Amino acid sequence: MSAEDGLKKVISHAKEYGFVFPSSEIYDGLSAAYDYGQLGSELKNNLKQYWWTAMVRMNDNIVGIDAAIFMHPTTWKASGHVDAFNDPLIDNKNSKKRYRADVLIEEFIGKIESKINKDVAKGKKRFGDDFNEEEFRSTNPNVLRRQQKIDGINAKFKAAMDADDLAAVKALIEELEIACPISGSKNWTDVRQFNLMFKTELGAVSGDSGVVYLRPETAQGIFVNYLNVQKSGRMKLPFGIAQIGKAFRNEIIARQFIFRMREFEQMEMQFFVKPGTQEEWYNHWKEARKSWHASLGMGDENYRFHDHIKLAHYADAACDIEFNFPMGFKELEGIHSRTDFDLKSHEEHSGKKLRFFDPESKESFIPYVVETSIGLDRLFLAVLSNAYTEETLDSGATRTVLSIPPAIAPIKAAVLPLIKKDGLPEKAKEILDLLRINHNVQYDEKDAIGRRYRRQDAIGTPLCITVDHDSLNDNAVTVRERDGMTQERVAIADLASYVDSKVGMHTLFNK
RNA sequence: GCGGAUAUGGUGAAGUGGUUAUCACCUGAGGUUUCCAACCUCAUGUCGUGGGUUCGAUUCCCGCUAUCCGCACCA
Repeated sequence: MSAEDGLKKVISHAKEYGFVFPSSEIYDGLSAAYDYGQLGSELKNNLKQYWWTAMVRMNDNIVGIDAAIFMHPTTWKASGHVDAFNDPLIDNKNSKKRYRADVLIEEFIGKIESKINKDVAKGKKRFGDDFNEEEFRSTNPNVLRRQQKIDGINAKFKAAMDADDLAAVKALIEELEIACPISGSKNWTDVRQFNLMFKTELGAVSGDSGVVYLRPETAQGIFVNYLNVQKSGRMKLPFGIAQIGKAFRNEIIARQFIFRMREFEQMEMQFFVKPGTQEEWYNHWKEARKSWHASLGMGDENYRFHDHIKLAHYADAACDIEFNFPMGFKELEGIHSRTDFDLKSHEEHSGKKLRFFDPESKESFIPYVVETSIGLDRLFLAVLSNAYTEETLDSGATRTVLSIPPAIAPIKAAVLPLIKKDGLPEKAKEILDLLRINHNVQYDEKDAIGRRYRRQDAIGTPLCITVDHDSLNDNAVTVRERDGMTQERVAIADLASYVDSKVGMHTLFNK
């Protein structure tokens, strides 16, 4: 199966069986937005539960929170998001290069300024010690003409930016005949404002004072609650705060199914440590996260670990865990040593002390942070695309099966009466009630048994429990396993614990 | 965002400037049934959207929307 076909098939399959639908499809969809269907939401919930269990429940010193998506606007000044992503951008159609419009204009001004400086240098050379630079600048006609031009450009640019008039910015670039340094052409696209963050308004009445952003990362919800959690939970360093939640980024281009969406869900954990120990903890979490992924059994060869050479402004070490998606190896999870950048910045902006007092050394300091951040939607896509298999059986027949790790499969078991009479459906429904307390199970009596097996294969159900005529006498059923299609006779009395031993979440922790 | 391509039932495909648009799988109802997509009967459901050309457009042209591929973007 080629890579392209692979993703296409996964997308079709996901839609056909109720995992993922294009968002608001009856209105032609919305670009790069997708909805999780009846099976998709089950799978997604299971992934969340496995992550939360592994991070929060299995670690004494990690607790979870659920912070609001709306946050005080100053949060994003402190995090650097406001300044870093608020630029007017323009593309050159020939070279395909993207520039900041303000930078292009500034560079143009810079060229004029360098001409002025050349004139000044010439004057200096000519007049020697008698040269009065100030006088020269205020009287030389060439310099004055150039300075006037600069002032004119600046005034126009400022007026355009203040009025949010991006068309005027483009007009200015065209008027100045600014050319692309690479292609040399003046063939520009329109100027567009690039805002990473979605803006919305708090309060029913619109106005500047009520502008808030949809969070572009969940991490800041953790940082602003650092002190609350530390105090109320009596937490001692090192400790972690975990969170699962939606985040929003106005990506210029979002693509590749659910891999890059403008609305997505993150599972993040920020681990607060004593300064100087961050490297040790960074390595600890790198290993811990690797083995978490390995426990899902999706094949070690499908993972790659990529250390960042070039680091973001806040980090002193970073690595990606990449997965072999149908479109190639792509980032699935990031582990970053974020230093004290975030807490320090919040301390400055809020004026609140965000420190930890160490009773042993009797000193107080801003903790360092090691972050683990995984994209839930990407994890979902990893599981789904890895699970999708088309196989040809010995009989020559084909089947499509989702080999989802059993513990996170949307439906854990199907209960099937071999035929829908002779009291078999009644017996099957008794078994269904027995199992449904602990697991998501499904009943199906329509069509031949083989067809029902295939139907369950297609949605990744690990176990099929078949009730036959013997079951009425011997109180046992046939359990058929998804991947190997092997069968086993199990007493109904043992069934609940049997099923749990095969598909319970705990099975992932024994690996 | 640029360039290229595509858009026909739930899925995958065929087809046409002119009567009621075709097929497979899926789905639903009934029958049959004795462990891997069996069979029979019946049924539901499709030309993305808005314009234009035309006597007539699902088909040709343009815009929009969405998707795919490449490039670019992704602290």
